[in-house]
Amino acid sequence: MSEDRRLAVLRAIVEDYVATHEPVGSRALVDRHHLNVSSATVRNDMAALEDEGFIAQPHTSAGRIPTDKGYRLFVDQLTEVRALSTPERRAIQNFLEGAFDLDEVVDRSVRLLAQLTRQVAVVQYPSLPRSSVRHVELVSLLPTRVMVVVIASTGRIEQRVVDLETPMSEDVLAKVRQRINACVQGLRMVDVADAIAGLPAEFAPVERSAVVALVASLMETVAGQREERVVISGAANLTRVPSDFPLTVQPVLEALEEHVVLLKLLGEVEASEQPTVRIGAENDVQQLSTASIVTSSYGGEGQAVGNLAVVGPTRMDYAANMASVRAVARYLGRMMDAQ
Amino acid sequence: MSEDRRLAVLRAIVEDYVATHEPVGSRALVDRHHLNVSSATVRNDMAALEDEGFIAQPHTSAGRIPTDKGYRLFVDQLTEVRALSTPERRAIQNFLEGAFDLDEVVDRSVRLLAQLTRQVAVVQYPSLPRSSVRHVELVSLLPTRVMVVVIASTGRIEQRVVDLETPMSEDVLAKVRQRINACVQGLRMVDVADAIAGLPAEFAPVERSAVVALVASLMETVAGQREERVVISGAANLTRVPSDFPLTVQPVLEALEEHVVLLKLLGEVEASEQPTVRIGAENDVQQLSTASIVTSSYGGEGQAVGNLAVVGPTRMDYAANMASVRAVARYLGRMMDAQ
DNA sequence: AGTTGGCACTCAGGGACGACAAGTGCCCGC
DNA sequence: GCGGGCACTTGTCGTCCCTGAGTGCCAACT
Repeated sequence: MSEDRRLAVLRAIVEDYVATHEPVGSRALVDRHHLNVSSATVRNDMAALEDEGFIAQPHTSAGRIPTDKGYRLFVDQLTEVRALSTPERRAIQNFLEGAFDLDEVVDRSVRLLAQLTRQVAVVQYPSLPRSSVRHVELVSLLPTRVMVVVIASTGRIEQRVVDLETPMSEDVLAKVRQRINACVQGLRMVDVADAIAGLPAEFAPVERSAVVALVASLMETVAGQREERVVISGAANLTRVPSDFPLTVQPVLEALEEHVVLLKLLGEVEASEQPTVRIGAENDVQQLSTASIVTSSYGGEGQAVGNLAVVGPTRMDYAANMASVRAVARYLGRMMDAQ
Repeated sequence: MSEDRRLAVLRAIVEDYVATHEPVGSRALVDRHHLNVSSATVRNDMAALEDEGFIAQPHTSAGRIPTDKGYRLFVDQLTEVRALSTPERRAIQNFLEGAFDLDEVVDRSVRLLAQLTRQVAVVQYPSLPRSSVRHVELVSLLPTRVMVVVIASTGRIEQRVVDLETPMSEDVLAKVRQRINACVQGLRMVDVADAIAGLPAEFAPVERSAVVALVASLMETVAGQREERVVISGAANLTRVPSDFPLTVQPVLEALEEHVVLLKLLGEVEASEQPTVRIGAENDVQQLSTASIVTSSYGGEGQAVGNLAVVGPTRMDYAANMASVRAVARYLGRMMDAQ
């Protein structure tokens, strides 16, 4: 009994099941794939694969479907990610290039990914702590109220309103603005706090408390604990899956609406060129135990600034989805550089 | 045959059907509501209501369900929108008050609305053309590339990158910035274009083309044709509806993902204190012909700056949803003022 | 040893059928 | 105009049976 053929059988089962969404039997297998053996032989292989836990039968006398473990083996066998066709690549490029600002880039990316994969797509905004400062602006709203605006190198903008104990004149504000920018422009966000810690000391005591408030607010902003943002698209694709999955669509949708959960999912990926796949229960988010997730990070110049993902039923087309995820991640990284 | 009682019967049918999601029969009606008549009498009323098109039977010998026309009459009878309970109001206030910036206010509002109504909620960002300018910032990225940032009175921030034909020094940029702000601060967005049209003339001919580009970009930004943004929440609620609705959930989800469609829906409301209801086919978006929409506008000081809505099956609790929509719209308007 | 044809067995899915119950429409007396 | 009564309609539910796909296993073949 050849080990190679067993793997071929598993692969065939996964492919057929993904295509038809129906349990696949030994007969159908030999018909559709030209394994040069009889159905009886395939049945023996299948029995072995079932013993090892790679496939299962929904009921006796039905065909086999892959288990999570089976998908895992299948995915691990996919050594190289298939490249997208040139028309596909061109479509991606055209689609993303018309974008004006970051919001639009992210929005288009997530829609594109959902469309390419016909699954639910998730894209995280460039993480603030992982990017650098382009400009800091202080806008006076009232004498005692200032809006702190941070523009990141990725094009992302964060704002925050600070109430001051003592009013601050436009002149002083301009000076603070000038000093802050001199200190932090081009710095990575994580280094900002150190760079501006000494600033208040430069100012006269009467102004100091206000400057401290501004500096503190800026530090909070760049720390950006709660500033991670994600967008999702393609939820409608969840409803297109046939038959039984509808029952499981609700927990998935619920999980997707919890941005905390999403960020956790995305955050678990270590930065990597290659897309990562998590299958069914491999996900430690319980609500997603019937779903698989293909994630990748993106970023300019090898530096990851964010992650993106595709979420779908475990019976998804892993090869195609991995290719799409990788392609969109690359283009998105390129856009970050370009900005 | 009393007209009043017929209306009472219709109301009872709507209420029961919304509560149970099952066709309601004459017997059940007299049991659950104390109409002081017999089931036979109710049957006569029902026959009349059916003749007039307010209710229908899914099949002979089943109970009645309201038609779109029936819901319409029912909603029109709801003279006053029920007020929310004080604990509910307090919950809303607490929930919205912790928000730091506009993104967070909008995000929390839409989640809150979805949670209150257990439907899909949609909130439009404050419309740019309908708000006024707080501050314009010009950030030099390269000598020939400037980022134009507009901060609106609602807290909304729009940005846009402009490439200049001729490089511009920091000094000139500062002067342009100063002049622009002097002209437009506090102005309504729609009036901005006129106010800055004459600006380039103030500058030396060598600088003029660059100033023109900046001014043009600013005009485009405030015109904000494509800058309307919406967020949605509670898509998972669509999957919770029982039985047959799942079949119609896909088109609804798809429509909701098309922000163009959503904006059209939201845009059709004329600004009004009272929530507006559109039922089933009253919607001219075909995909939403099985859905009802409760919309309202919001804004500070009586000036509408945006809209929000709840989308759900026609068999929704109109009274409760109208109350929630109105409440959230009010709080949101208040937040706009406060910012 | 590995492969193959053959065969008995299992079981989900799909009609057919009948009992049931909810609900209606209608007539007639009040 | 209201209400009791009754015949009629029809969807739902459970039962039964049949069919077909698919399996596991065994004996024979290479």
